[in-house]
Amino acid sequence: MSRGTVVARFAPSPTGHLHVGGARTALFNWALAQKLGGHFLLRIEDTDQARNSQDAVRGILEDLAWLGIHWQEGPQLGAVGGDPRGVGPFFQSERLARYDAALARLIERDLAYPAFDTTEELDALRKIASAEKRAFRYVRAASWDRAAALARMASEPHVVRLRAPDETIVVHDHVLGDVAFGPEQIDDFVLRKRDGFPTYHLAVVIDDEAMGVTHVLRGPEHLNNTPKHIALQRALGYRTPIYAHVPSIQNPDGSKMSKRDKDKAARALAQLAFAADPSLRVRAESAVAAKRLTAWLGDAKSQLETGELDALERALALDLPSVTVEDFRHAGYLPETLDNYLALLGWNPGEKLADGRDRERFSLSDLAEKFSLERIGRGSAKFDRAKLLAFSQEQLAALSDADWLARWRTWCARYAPEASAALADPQRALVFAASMKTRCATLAVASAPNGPGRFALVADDGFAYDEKAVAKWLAKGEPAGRTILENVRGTLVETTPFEPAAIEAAVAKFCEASGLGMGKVAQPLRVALTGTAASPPLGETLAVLGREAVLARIDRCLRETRPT
RNA sequence: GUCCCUAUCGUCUAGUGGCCUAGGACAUGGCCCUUUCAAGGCCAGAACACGGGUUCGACUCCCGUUGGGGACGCCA
Repeated sequence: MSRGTVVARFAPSPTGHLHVGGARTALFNWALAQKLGGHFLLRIEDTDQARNSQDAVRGILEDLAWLGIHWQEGPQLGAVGGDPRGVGPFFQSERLARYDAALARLIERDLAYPAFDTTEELDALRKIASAEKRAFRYVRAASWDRAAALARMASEPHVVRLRAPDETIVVHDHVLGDVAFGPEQIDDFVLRKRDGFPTYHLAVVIDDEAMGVTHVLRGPEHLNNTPKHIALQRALGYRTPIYAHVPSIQNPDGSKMSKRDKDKAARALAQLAFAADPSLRVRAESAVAAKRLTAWLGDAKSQLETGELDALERALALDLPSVTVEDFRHAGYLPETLDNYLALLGWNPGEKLADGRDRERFSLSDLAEKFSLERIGRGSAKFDRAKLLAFSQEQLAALSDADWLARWRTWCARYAPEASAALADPQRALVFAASMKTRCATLAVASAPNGPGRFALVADDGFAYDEKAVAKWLAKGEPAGRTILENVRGTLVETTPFEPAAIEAAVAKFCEASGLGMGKVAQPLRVALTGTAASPPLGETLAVLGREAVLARIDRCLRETRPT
């Protein structure tokens, strides 16, 4: 690597799908690297053996790739990733020897040392500290015997701790400015766990150095860790990268937005469901083992595994809040829409459009061009679903019909293959796209049970007639809607081509000839074709269905809604 | 409890001492358009947390209060 090359990184721990806060951090790091002409590196922090999961790794990689956040260095996923500078591997669990080597150097110089306290002993100390209303701080006893401790290392379980420096450490944060931490705020923290794995602090410092990371952009929960990392860097003789801590993303109620929210909501909804209908419990147990389920319901602090939660969500048809990238993908957002919205949470380009509005819409490449640390805000931001939805609505509507259709089919392939299959005819599908574009805030809406496109995706006898609509538009009036339907049917038999404009014109002509207002004809048709009085413009509604289905549905309607 | 960060409309934000009787967007309400549902257009209401300083002059700088968030793990 040439000197001065910028390397920014995203370093998630594999504990489930990427959540939106992590996605934003990744996005910012990616944008910073692109802006500075550097590399964006992805590293997997899998040093917690208890929570490690291969599925989660794959999920995170796919989430990032879907968002268009491609890493030049990191685990391989298709064409993304690789190790051009030879700084890998990118899984910390495969780098243990490096951590141990660094630790050996530290111990040799008495900058780090083994400690043999049990969890119980430490808990007791913490309890005392808390009773005395002071912060707990681990420091090595003055009477500590180095030779004895080193001798015990070989045979006894132990952790390795850093000897914290007795000095104030100033973090030069590029978002927050200088933040000073006194010596009382850094204790002899653990570097290597009892199981031989490094702690986050050790692994992150060593890897950032080894991988030449120059910029560290991360969540605010790490600000307090930064002086520890700087202390470690000094002990090891490393440089200190540029730090910037971005504000958190919160729920509308002000709490921190996290994966836990989904778990909490699921527990509340499941309890409600079981109370209302105890038999649902059996369904739930098909998704989550009975024992696990009971334990989870009884302990508000426990969490289900990602797979279990997904299974439970499906089994009980729970409506859980979207917090992960996968949730939003499932909900039918475009990746560029999520990117755009996320980028605006805590950052903005500070540009005005010609008409005086703030510039709020930009692509990934715009972001790469405009991103800067200076324009990251300092206050936390609440995640506003309504605004995201508005972005989605607008960006979907701006697509060409063909693009919309392609995006929709792609979405369907993953989440609703039957919907796409129901509209195989390319011409009719294009009409569908044209009329759904302005009616669906996300791609998932089009095929949703009560969605505006549902009528075009079900069989001719696959929908019910809304009673009120039938009463208002078919039974009443002079002439009655039924009669009008019978009459307009003839016009439709002959209309060619069976396309929106021609249909629209033919129906208009029919109205004129019959001396009827457009509404008098259009509404009965809508009820007959869709079961309800609301649908896209008449020409589009009929063209999407095709002549055959239109005639079949009119006949079915006449038959089934006959007055008794 | 201790430490750290933070504070402009309901929400995201513009604002870097005079351009601010504070601008934009989303949401909300109203009107227009209209064969339904949308989309679109126009209009309206809506904020500098509070108290002290500094200054000729504070949304902007300083201090404090209050509110919010985070950390205090052999999690990351």
